[in-house]
Amino acid sequence: VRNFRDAPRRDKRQLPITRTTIPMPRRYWLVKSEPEVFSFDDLLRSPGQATSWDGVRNYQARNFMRDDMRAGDLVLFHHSSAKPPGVAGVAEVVREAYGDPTALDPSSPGHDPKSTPAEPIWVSVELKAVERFAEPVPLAELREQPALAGMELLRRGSRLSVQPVTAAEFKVVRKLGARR
DNA sequence: GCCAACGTTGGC
DNA sequence: GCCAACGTTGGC
Repeated sequence: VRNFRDAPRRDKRQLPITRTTIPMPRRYWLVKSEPEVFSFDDLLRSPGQATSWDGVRNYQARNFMRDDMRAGDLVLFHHSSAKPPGVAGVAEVVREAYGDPTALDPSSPGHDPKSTPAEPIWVSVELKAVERFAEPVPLAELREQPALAGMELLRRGSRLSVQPVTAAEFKVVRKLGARR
């Protein structure tokens, strides 16, 4: 048991509180989009090659975007329900979570009356294109990579539309994409 | 088009 | 709080 009475007096002024910025390592993500709806080339054609990543209506995916995505994070852009499905390129988070405009817009099919500007239920981030793969890396090819055995995307029945990717997984996928 | 794997909804 | 029914996702 500590004896506080006999503990040496400390002058708090000798313990300055310094403001420090702890550099956080960049994180990696994967987002899904049906290219018929919005493809990587659509992203390249967008103003500033960036877009509001809206329409996410799953709480787990929302939480990743709202709580963990940071500006500078890199994102694998996956084409789902494509022929074949595969990763089409890399994007970067350029704006952190804000209220999903489509959830707040009464005229949008994504409108959610429970979401308000003050307390948005759903969030968007802004994504900017970084690298287009000459050809998407097919899902089947990803499945052949032992290094990707644990990847969320490859899990049976994986439906999460925003998911974390490890640095190692990201590196492997990017290398496969760069080779094309 | 099929269907597995979820997530959500709503009755009780 | 349980759980069956239903809707959606998304690979194949």
